[in-house]
Amino acid sequence: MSVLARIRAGIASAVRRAALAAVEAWGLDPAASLPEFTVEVPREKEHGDLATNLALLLARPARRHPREIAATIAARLDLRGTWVKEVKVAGPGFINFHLDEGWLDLVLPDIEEAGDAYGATNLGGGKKVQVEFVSANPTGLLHMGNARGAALGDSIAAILSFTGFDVTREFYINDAGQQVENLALSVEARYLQELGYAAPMPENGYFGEDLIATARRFIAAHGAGLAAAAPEERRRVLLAYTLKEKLDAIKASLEAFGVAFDVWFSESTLHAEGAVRRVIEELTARGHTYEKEGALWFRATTFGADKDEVLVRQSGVPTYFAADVAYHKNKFDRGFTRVIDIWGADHHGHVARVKGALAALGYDAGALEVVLMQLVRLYQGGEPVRMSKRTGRYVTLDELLEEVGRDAARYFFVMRSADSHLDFDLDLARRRSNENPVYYVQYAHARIASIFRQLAARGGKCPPAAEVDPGLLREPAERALIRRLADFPDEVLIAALELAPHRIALYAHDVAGLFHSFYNAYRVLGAGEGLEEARLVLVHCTGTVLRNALRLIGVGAPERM
RNA sequence: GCGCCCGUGGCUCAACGGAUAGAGCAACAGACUACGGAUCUGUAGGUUGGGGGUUCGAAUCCCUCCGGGCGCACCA
Repeated sequence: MSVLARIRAGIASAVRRAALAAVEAWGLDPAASLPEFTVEVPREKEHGDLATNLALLLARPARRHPREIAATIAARLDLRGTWVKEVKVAGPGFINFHLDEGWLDLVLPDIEEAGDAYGATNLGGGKKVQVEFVSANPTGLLHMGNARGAALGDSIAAILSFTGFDVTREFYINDAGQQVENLALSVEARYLQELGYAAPMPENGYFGEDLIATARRFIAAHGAGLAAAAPEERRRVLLAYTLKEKLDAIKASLEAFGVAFDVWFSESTLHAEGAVRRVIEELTARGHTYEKEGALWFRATTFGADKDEVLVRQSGVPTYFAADVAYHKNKFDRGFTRVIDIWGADHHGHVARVKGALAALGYDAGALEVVLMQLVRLYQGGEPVRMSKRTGRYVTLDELLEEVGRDAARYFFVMRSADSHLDFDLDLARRRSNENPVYYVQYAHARIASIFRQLAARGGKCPPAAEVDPGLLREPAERALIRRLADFPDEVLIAALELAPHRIALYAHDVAGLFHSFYNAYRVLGAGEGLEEARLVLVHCTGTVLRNALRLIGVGAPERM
């Protein structure tokens, strides 16, 4: 537990004891009338270091004025060993706690001891959680929506892992269904065309140049023998080759983006193993399907969805939805007790129906959490960049990485909450200036590294925290920085609870700002006997926290820029 | 028409139902002959889209209206 968390827990239990005694004295049932209360950092510094709202919450059940309740509780508090030096009842009935600033002395040793693990907690208790994200169709390259999903999903996975969950990152490969058949027909046509046959492209085919190149590569590697093969066999071989190429390209892009998956799950295996058929049968056996106009429907409306959904088409072919239900059932059957999907907001209509199907199958639909992310708008030169799949012209992840680099891209995708539309300003992301928040954070880290380079050049090294006097760090800028460093474990917890990586990005920016202020106001090297050492420890710990934060959002912490 | 998300200073966005709504950018005025000026200090800028409600307390929850985005396929 972090220093701040320990202090808060100590205060909370003191408050609880005092409140129970007070409630009992008023003749109320303590077990029933003590509400959930918070002990948290107030926004205003004048309101102390921590504050509790318990008296406000107790006003109604106790039928007393909140300030009177607060005063009663405050008078009964036993705060020995909690660092509290002053308690005040304030405002409508908050109880504010002012801490002896000596508590700050505990923070840096805590950070130093934990190192790379500073900020880590065991919220998850080893619970198996799966995060499925990107899952782009293997029919093309990754676009901006996929990229945001990749950045978001990877960060969520990292944060959950850091907070004690056993995380599996998974990519669902949509290698079945109509679009894949279209892909097969398209590449077959390109293949035959390359060999001089008059082969027409399918109506809804993939007309991009990439398939022509794929066909050429296939011919170069495997020759023209398939022209004489049975069409089904020809398409099967060409499709396998094409899918592998596409997937390899996707993997390469993601790797360049710093995203790695543990599991690549193929949709086609669900069909091949009969899992899709079985799940349809089970839904039917449980009485949740009906036939209409030759198709088999799942009665999703029973489970709160706004409409029912087709499982098996009139043609007898199961839908993507049917496969998706089988896939999600498979996730739980593999032992995940918590499943998180990162989807584009354009799929929101799907959420209630998949959850409904899981409920229909007897699973806890609440164990599936869907993070919907709003769409990305690219801006360049102040104008939105048009993205169109129809014309095949859209900005790919590879192009983005080439334009702005991995760190800026990862930071930009993650710095806004998922449910906010993301305006991605290409010019800004590329700019190496104060307008760009990525460099602001990274610059702080590079400055820290620079201090230690100079220290090393003169033969010095950073002393352990235990050997310096932390009480020397009492300038306002120093206190503010230490105070914020102490917040990191809390910030990570909030980010984990809310599946909100943007909290980490904003936190890192905040820490960088406090560091820059400190750096400009005070010398580190040459600060004087004792003080230099203490500040070195502070700077070192700041570097640790920045690195840990940046690691959670997949952004590098450079030694030099 | 129905559903989901959003609406907060000029711009882009924060804010577990908490006290006086915060940052960054842009604007304006300034800064160390020393550790990296991709930095710092300060000033100005707001009836949180409008209205109603719940609450001791609402940017946050509910209703309604307005505006924007995205869905509403036997596509995925």
